[in-house]
Amino acid sequence: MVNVGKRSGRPRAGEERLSREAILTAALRIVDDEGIDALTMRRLAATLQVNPMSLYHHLPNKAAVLAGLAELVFAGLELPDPGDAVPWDEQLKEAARAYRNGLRQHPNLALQVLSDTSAVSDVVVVTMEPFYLALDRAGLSPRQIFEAANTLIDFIHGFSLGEASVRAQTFELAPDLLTRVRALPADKAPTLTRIVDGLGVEGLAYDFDDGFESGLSTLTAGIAATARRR
Amino acid sequence: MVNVGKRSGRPRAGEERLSREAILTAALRIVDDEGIDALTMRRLAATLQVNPMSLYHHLPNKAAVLAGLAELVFAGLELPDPGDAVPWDEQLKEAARAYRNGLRQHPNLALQVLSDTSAVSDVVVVTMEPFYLALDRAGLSPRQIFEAANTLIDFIHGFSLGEASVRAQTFELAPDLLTRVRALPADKAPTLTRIVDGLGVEGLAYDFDDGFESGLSTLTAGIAATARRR
DNA sequence: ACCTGAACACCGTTCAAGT
DNA sequence: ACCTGAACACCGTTCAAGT
Repeated sequence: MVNVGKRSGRPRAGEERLSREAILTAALRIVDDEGIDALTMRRLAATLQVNPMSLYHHLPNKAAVLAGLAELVFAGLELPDPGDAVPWDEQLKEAARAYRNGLRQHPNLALQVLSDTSAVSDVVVVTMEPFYLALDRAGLSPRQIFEAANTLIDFIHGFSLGEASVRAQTFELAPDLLTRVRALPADKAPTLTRIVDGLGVEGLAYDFDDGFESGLSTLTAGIAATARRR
Repeated sequence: MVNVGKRSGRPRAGEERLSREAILTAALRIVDDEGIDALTMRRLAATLQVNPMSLYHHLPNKAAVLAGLAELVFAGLELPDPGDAVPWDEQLKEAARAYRNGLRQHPNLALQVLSDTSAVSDVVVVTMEPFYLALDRAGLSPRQIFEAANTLIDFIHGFSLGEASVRAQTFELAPDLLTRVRALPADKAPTLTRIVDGLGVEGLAYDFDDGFESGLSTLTAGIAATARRR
C-alpha cells in the first residue's frame, strides 16, 4: 500500500476524522432524502459510523446542527449580477429568482431555514447586495431601498414557504381550492365563490413559476410607483 | 348543592369529559405559554389530569393535535368588512391588517400554522373573501384577482414568519444588521454597505408596523398598476 | 483532544385489559 | 364508548472513563 505517510493525499479510511463539515453534510443528505423528522442525532451518528456522543465534540447540540444546515443552504445561494445591461426591474427580478431557486434546493429545510433568524440575518446580509444594487438604480431613497428590499424578501419567503409545503405533501392546488369553495354555504363568501367558480379548474391552474412571476411584476410595479413618488 | 340535574348548567367536576375541543384548548395554552416544544402528548395529558392514552380517543396522533391548533388559529381570525365606504385599496389593506393580527395572536404557532397546508387552504378559503371583494372593486380580471390575492397572502405570510421569529428570540434588528454589514469586507457588498451605513441606527430603526404598512403600500400600488393595464 | 458506553429522563404510540 | 397501565422502540444529552 502506497501513501502510508501521515497527512499527504486523501486520508485513508481509518484516518478519516469527524468534523463539523462532515457532520453537516451527512445531516443535509438525510434531510434532503427523508425529511427533517428523519434527522436525529443517533441516526446521524449511525450514517457516519460513529458513536452518537462523538457528534457533541463538534456541535454543541441538535439545534446547532439545524442552524448549521440553514447556514449551509444560504451559503449555497448564488446570486448572479446581470449588471447594468438590463433595466433595474429586470435586475431585481433576477435577484429574486435566484434567491427563490436557492431556497428551493432543499425543500425539506425551508421551514427551518426561514424561521432561523440568525441564519437568515447572517447570510441575507450578503445575498441582499443585488437587491440593493437594483433598487438603488431605480432611484429610491436609502430608506425606501431598505423597505422595498424587506418587502420583496418577505414575499419570497412567504411564497417559498407555500411552495415547500405543497411540494412536501402532494395534492393538486386548483381542484382542491375549487372543491373547498364549492362546499361553502352560498352566502358565506359570495365574491370569492363567483370569482373562483368562474375561473374553473383550468382558469385556476396554478403554476408556481407563473405565480412567482406575477408577484414579482406586482412588486416591481409598486416599487416603480414609489420611485416616482420620491 | 343546587343543580344536581344531569346536563343543565356547568358540568360538575366529576362529570367533565375529555373532548377534542378541550384538548386543543389546553394544547393552545401550553404552546402560547411555553412554546411549541413544550407541547408533548404526555404533558398535555398531565395538564388535563388524564392518562396520556386517553387523548388518542379524540385525536389520532400528535400531528392531528398540531393541525387542530392551526385550524383554531385560523378560526379565530376575524376579518372586518369596512364595506364600500372606503376606497378599494384601503379595504384591501384592512383585510391584510386583520389577517396579520390574527396570525400574531399566537406567535409560537406561526411556523406550524404557516406550514400546515391543509389548515391554510382550509380556512384561507373563507378568510380570503374580503381580499377578493376589494380586488374585484379594483377592477381586476378574475385571474388577476386570484394572482394578486396569492401575492398579498404570500407577503403577509413571509412578513409574519419574520415577525414571529424575531419576537421568539429577542434582539434588536437594526443594530444587528448594522454590525453585520460593517463586519463585511469592504468590497463584498458595496451598495448594501453604503445604503445601510448611511442610514445608521436611527435610519434603520425598524418598526414592524411601519414595515408592514410599507409593504402594503407597495403591493397596492403594484396592483393598481395591474388594474390600469387590464 | 477526541471518542466511547452506560445511563438518565424523557418521547409517541400499540396493545390488551378494564369499566 | 371511553379510559387505563404496562410496554416498546425510540429520543437528546450528561457523565465518567478510556485512548
